[in-house]
Amino acid sequence: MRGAVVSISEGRNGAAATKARILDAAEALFMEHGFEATSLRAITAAAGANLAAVNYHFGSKEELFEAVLKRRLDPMNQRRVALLTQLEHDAAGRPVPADRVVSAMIMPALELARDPARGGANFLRLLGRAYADPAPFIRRFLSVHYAEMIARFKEAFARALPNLPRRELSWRLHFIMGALSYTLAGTDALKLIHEIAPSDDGGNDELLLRRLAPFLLGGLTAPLADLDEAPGDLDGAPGIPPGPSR
Amino acid sequence: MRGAVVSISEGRNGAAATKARILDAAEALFMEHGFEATSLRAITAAAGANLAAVNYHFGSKEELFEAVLKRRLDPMNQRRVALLTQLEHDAAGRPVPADRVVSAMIMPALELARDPARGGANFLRLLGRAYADPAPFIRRFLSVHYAEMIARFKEAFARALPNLPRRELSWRLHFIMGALSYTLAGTDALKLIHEIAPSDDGGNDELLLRRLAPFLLGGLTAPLADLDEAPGDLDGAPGIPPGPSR
DNA sequence: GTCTATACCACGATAGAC
DNA sequence: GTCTATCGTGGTATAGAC
Repeated sequence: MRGAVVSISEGRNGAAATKARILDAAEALFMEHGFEATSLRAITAAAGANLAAVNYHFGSKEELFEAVLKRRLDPMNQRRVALLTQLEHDAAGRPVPADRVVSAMIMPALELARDPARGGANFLRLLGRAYADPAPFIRRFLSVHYAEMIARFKEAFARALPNLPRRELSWRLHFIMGALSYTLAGTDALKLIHEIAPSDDGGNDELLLRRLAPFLLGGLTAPLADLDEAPGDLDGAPGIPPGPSR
Repeated sequence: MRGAVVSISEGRNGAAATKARILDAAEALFMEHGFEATSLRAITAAAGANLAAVNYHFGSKEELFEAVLKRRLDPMNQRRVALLTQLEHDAAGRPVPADRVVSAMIMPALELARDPARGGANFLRLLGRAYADPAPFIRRFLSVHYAEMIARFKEAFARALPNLPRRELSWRLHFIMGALSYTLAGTDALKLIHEIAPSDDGGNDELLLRRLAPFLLGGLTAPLADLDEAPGDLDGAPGIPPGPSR
């Protein structure tokens, strides 16, 4: 955050330094314990700042959390959109294949996961958890900061998959973001359910995202469900018959 | 809990009634606000009980939360396993098709979503959120209460998809549970990102799960990723090829 | 402008009276 | 089995020092 030249608005001691230290300490502690379980007293102690400094610089614990998310999330989503724009430019007016679009969504997350200086995989876990958090302020924040990226990718997918009804596409994008978020948020304890040993690929987020890409693509391009089938008769009816509807 | 006959251990006033009222009130409030954001004072006030009653009957707020989850989750997972057992019996030794296995996972959730008396869709949302919660006690609880069901379904999927390497299957089951949990946990605010109007299918959890089924099946049966090593070598391959990660 | 000390109320938990 | 009182900790607000 601080370059070689100290901002004019900063005091002799580097006023913004306190704000930056709080941000870094908050990020580390939020990643480790989550939002609710992290106290402002722990954050300010780790940052070597006074308790009231959080309220002065950020306004509240909630706004501090938003600042922590915003610092990494906005650049990542901008990178996603930039990658997609590049793909569309290379395609010269023709639709970008769906697998390339999926890659453009995943790659920036992959890059972030590999960069410890920007929080690395731990930040993605924090982000994934936030995506399922019921707190209204978090939901509002994510709506705003994801909306543009999602809208952009929905257009790209719509062109790549012209036979997929628009509403179905909306749902499947919803499922994709869910699988992506939960995978990133996944904890070792949950992986234990699936008997994935940490000594295997558990700690390798790159392999994780590489495995996730074909899964998401397969789901996105799956045959449509027959929504007119009567539910509940599992014993007699075919489970999920393929074939187009609507 | 209470049948026509009052338990001997209950007092004249129905001692267990207080416990049951707390459980119901806690479920409703946890569903609405989540675990951390719900106070014991709010729960006991809604249940017409004293604050200390929670600690007496359940031991702690955490154990109360586990009791709320356990009451609905265990029967649902038992129903899943029972459905799968029935399918395997009908198949008479032959592998159950993957789409049927997916149905057996989803149907009990569907039934629960349609039953307001058991919490309905709101309980599934609570469950979905818990699946991504970083709190250690929640992770431990879910590991225990999901393990048997997951192991059982992993076996079924392994037989239905013999060409899918075991480790890949583990990962894809992980993705499936993520997409399922997140979808169930999805809030109206997050759906707004995807421009899914409540007047459409937003409020219809049945249609939601029926749309989810083909998505999960498509992901599960998707072609393998190119991980720069032969898929057959994945079992016991020592090296982790690309990227600096951990 | 930046930072500190301090007070305030709500929270989860628990000991002890009834 | 239930209740009151109380403890330590949480987020927040503010007056005032530098």
